[in-house]
Amino acid sequence: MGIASPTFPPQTPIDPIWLDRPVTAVAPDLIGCHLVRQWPDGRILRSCIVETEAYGPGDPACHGYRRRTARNGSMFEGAGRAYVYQIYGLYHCLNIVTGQAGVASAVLIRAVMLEREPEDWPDRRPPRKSKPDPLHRLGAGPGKLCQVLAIDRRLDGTQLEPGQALHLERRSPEFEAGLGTGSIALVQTTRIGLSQGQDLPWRWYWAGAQSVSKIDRRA
DNA sequence: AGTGGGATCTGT
DNA sequence: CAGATCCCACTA
Repeated sequence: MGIASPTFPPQTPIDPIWLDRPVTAVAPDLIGCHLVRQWPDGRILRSCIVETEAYGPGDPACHGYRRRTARNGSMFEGAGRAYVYQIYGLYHCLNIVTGQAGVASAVLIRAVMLEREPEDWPDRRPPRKSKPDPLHRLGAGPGKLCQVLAIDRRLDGTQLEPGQALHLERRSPEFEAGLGTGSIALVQTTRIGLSQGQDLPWRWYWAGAQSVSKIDRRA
């Protein structure tokens, strides 16, 4: 299969029970799963998750570390929702809420590989950018993937189920097989861009995937 | 009521 | 490495 044009056959939808586990277990398990964006007119765009970070209890970098607030509310709503927040005034970040209601824990989606370019992407491309990204870089970064998938705070709190704007699908059998044989490997390392909790090794990515947000200098 | 910093990204 | 750009959580 050509890396530049992988196919994305639909897979089994993920239900909330599967996400109701420790966030550090869910985060690596989400690598290889599909993030599915669906619009009101029925258009669907699949992507493959290639990089995640876990944020959870006892973690000073977690937005819910201190208390529930207006911004982080959906982090406390329990497994199976989206938590979307705005950052640096310009960008948005998408999280998959895990665990029980009342406890703040979520997986930040840091990078995805898109099945194709969205139809309206050429019109929505950031003006500041001179050279357009190739397909495999369009979802390479938490802010970038929200931009290309048109994800903003209006999707905060979305229930992740088929028919909604966002939902998840399980790994393909091919991906699972690749993990089994070792032809696909996950790397675990420390998280990016933090001022607290830098030492927790709660970032995972698909080794060698072209869409990871940054080349890892430690690994 | 005011303000500082943030789970980012880009071109220099 | 600075700049874009805005909301919110915290302080007073």
